[in-house]
Amino acid sequence: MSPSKAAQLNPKTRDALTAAQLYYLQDLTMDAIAHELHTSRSSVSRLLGHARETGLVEIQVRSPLDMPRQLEGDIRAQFGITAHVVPVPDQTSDVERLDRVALSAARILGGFIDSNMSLGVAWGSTMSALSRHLLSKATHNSTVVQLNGAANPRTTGILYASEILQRFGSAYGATVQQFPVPAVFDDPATKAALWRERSISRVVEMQKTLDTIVFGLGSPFAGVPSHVYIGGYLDDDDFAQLRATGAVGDIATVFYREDGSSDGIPLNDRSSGPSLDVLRGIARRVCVVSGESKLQTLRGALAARLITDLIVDSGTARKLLAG
Amino acid sequence: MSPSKAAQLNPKTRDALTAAQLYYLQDLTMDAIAHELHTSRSSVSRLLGHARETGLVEIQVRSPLDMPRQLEGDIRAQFGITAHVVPVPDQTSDVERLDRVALSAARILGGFIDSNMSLGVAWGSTMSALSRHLLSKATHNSTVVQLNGAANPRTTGILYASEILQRFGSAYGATVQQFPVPAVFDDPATKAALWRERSISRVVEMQKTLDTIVFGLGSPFAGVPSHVYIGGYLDDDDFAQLRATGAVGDIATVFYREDGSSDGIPLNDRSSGPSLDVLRGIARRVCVVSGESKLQTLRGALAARLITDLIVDSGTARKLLAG
DNA sequence: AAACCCGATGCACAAACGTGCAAGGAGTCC
DNA sequence: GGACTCCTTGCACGTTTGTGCATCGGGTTT
Repeated sequence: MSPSKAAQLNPKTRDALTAAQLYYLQDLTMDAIAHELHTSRSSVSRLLGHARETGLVEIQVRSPLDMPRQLEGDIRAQFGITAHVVPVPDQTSDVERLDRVALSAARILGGFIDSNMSLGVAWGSTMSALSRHLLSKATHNSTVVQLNGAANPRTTGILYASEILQRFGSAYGATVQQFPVPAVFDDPATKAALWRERSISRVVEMQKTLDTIVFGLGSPFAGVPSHVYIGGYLDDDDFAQLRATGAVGDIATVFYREDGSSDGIPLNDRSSGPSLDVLRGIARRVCVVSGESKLQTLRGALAARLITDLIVDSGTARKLLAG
Repeated sequence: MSPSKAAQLNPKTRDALTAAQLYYLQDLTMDAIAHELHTSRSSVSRLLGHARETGLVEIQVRSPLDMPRQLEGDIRAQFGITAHVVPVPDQTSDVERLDRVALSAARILGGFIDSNMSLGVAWGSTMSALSRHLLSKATHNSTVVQLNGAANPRTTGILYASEILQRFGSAYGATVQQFPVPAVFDDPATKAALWRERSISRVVEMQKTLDTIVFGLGSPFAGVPSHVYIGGYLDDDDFAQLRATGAVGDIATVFYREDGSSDGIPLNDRSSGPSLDVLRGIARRVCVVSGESKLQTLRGALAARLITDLIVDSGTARKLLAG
């Protein structure tokens, strides 16, 4: 009877789609939808949750064209980048602030991802939080690539970093490219040798042709130390050296100063992350920052032109502009 | 202190925007938002309603790319047009069905509208329902043009038609172009004379260069008669004549047969609506149909290639394909 | 076949939400 | 100044929604 083959799709997805139509586009109550779908209201509630999580429903909040958002416009004017300011009340705890920024970042990131795309991701507490909030979005032929190694003298770090990577991969239906090397090498010669290994150099080459990267900022000397600095990745000598050379932060374990320079920071020769020049060659560089302790670090990254899209909480955004 | 002039925007809109961000993007409860905005929860509820109505929040339901919606794909395959099928259970009353289709149509239409655009709108029960559900969307320099007159021997029809027009105008911030003429002239010569008046010919010319039009279908002989046919627009002779010439429906009081032809239907010479050739010259022609009583009428409009985008309830869509 | 696991379901309850209503301004007219 | 309208606010109530829990059924392991 039907002009084409019967629906061959997952019935759960089909129901979720119908429910979403009825709920979001026709304003029916879940009760009414339950009746139409011959199920219970609670199932409809779960169905809708499923629809939201899997990206069947997309909710956008857009400021009217005639009133660009204040802080975001100011940041564009001053730094020449696109900003997404996440409103968070000032007295919020650091933990909650990070979580709320990460939640928004995850949504925004979904808009940047598409088929045939390669995405580089760093790791750290910001990326970990972000990865937990990703909304799935079906893509074809896309790849998620780890930016820097996660092994340190204590652990291989593979579990931690790969958990983040995997979440990205499954959210976007992308293949995942791990990078099983130490975060920071003891001996730069070892790094050079390893970089000649085909299995490793393949990933290094992929990193150079990424379409988009996402990262948080590491701030070694800020009040709240980043994951990198309490995980045993660096020893006391390393810290002393960083301080002596004036480093204020890192992206994927590659360090820079507040003025944006990074020459003559010896640690970078031992780092597994892509050089800042490589990063600057990537078209879209999404930076997620939460909390004023990262302010100095953020200034450095901006001075180094390492960021094209910034996602930041409102308090930090204000301080950034005020300073 | 602030790097740019303080926010000069409507505080209500600003709050609505913030609330929408917090609610839809950060999943806070209204209570929490009320606390952050220093207002009551009920105000936040209203604020969010305002945000949805004014298009600050946009909710899309998109089927995953790998499973295009069944009926819509079938309709495209068979008729070469874009369809939006609105799921409605079969036993729904005609009134509710119309309302639900109109609600969805209003949302979909919002996606078609943009600045610098001219939109032609018909009138009738479908358009009336549609107009009541429009979501506002700010545009510049756009115009809404009435497609056909609404006066009849009993009333000037201005109130009825202009109410619809006004709703479109205020939803999109567009200027409204009325068309104060009878729906159907008694004497074609009067129409010809009036068409030479500059005030009228201006509108007639505008109709020829529209970017988009929206209309329902009139079905004179269907079980449920359309607004046009019970409002005193046509007399018994007119009906007899329509039946004799094989007309099955009209768009903006211009009639056509089931095979799509419209030559030799005398009533069309007296009608105030744009000729079907004019309609076919318009890039996007959005048709809203609800209920199986319009099936035959819909077939005619499709045969006449009068539709580029069809918004239709699921039952009618199925019947359309089955027939 | 029994034991087990896992996801889906509906129930019941608490939490979250929409809205009629009356009260409280702000502005306007007399 | 008083009386009026019009808009906004918070409250209170009934409705709608999220979710822990117990249950159930299909599939897999032992």
